[in-house]
Amino acid sequence: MGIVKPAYPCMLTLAMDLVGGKWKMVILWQLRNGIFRFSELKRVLIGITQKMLTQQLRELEDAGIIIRTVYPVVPPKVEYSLAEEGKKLIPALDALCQWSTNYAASYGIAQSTCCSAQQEERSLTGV
Amino acid sequence: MGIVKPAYPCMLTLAMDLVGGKWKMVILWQLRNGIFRFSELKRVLIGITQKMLTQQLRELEDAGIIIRTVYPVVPPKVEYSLAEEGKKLIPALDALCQWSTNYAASYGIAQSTCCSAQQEERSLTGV
DNA sequence: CTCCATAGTTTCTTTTTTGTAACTATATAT
DNA sequence: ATATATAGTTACAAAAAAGAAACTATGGAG
Repeated sequence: MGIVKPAYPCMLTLAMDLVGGKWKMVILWQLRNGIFRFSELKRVLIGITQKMLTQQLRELEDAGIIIRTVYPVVPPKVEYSLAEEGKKLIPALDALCQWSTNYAASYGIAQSTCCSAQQEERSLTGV
Repeated sequence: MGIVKPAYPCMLTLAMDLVGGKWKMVILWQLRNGIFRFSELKRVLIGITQKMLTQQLRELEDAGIIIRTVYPVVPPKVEYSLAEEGKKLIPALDALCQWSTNYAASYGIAQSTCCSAQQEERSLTGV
């Protein structure tokens, strides 16, 4: 993943190359709530390692799906947000999320919170 | 993949467990066109190996996403089609597909055919 | 009696992805 | 002089996914 090939037989395979894997969609799903710093993402994406987070963020940035803004301060401050391509993807992720939520309900699979369209706001309201 | 866990922090990770990986979505995308035999799927999913195809089909069946119908004849005849959960997923895949098609257009990535909602029909029209 | 077609298995290998842990840089505060 | 916070890197190891190739079963055709 992260490496976009020159051609695809099915556009779904391109989608998987761009946002497949264990973390990318979850990152984007979080970013739909607004702007987040690296450390905030790390805190909220439970279980992700520093290496994975940087790696996935970098690939998403390279693909033009998210925007990375570096502030030249010390200690470092870097903010992440959805680029246009990323925003356009949210409805698809939403559909996927609703499908699996419904699936989980049918099959008695537990979920904790998240996914239900709003998290704890912030960033949106500008805290 | 293929192994559904008892709980998920984000439903998108459940979706990835259910239909992530290199082939599952592509298989489902094909099956949206109707009923296919094993050998037909193998022919149309260019590059997939026999092992991969059976494995992915079996996992999708176990998840209740597709239906596998075995005809007790020789040589064997097995047909695959979307189960209800699979049909419900198609709109999400469609959204994903449109997103990546649009993305590919913006970034000059080539596609061959597929994805554009109809393939060559058949099975639907009942050939 | 041998071959064919279909839908698989099985074993082994390679590749990809993910994870762990330690290390870096630097302005500011103490 | 030393510790602190943030956003990383790097080298290595483990695990998971994918692929290759050969093998299986069986009724009917020739």
